[in-house]
Amino acid sequence: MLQQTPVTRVIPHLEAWLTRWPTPADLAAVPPGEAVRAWATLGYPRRALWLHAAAVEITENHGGIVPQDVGVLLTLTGIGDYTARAVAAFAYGHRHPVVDTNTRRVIARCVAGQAEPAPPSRTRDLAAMNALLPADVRAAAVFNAGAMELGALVCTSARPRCADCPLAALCAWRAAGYPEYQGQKKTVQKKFAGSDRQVRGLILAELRSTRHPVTDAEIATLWPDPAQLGRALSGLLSDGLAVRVAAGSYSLPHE
DNA sequence: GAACCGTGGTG
DNA sequence: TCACCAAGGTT
Repeated sequence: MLQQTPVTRVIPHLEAWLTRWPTPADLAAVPPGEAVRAWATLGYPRRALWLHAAAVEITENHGGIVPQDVGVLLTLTGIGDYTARAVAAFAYGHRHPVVDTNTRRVIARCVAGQAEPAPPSRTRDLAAMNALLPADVRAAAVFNAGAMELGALVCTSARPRCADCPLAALCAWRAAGYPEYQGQKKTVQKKFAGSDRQVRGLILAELRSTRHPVTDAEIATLWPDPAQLGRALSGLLSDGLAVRVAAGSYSLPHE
């Protein structure tokens, strides 16, 4: 849920989710469409599908227990390098560098003296964090969490609160006089309004809103451009977020 | 490596 | 008003 999504927006959904499905087996026992429905408007609904798939994998292949090993976690659907390490470090207390967008920014500023991190690079980012990580297992877990928390609450992307920062005295960016970012530009995020993403979201919201099949005629009312509707619908079908239940009618995945 | 994938808060 | 961005992952 936290992938590319602010913590404050996740928390209520997480609590409701864990009340309904306390264990991987509980989630694995319901159709994937139920996960997509409960995901509501958290965004990136493929994550709901992937989380359900991971719950099935954990239930069938790992005795219903979330794996501890980073290499095993990486085999689960929707678990990438960040999430695998975060689970191993935060849930199980293992010593691994955990690097998210907040940590990257803290290292860029405090250590490298730059206003923004370079675009993410698994090798570089892990090496940089590894060089900072305490040797002690529990201290390493605290350090991972502390770096993320500092980036999320103090060393923020816009308007960092340097006056409140416990690392201000040793911050290389501050010492250098807050130079502007010189490095590679990050790829600009496309506009959402009018995009295929928005149309996908409209169709999926319609599918979530009812337990009856949604027809082509109903879908046609959601957006004026038929070509965009077609692209969005076929994308949802190929992603498994929607299934065709009869000619010209669709629902959330139910198997 | 780059495009793609949602939604909402913020300044 | 709108660009920016948020505990990334997959193809």
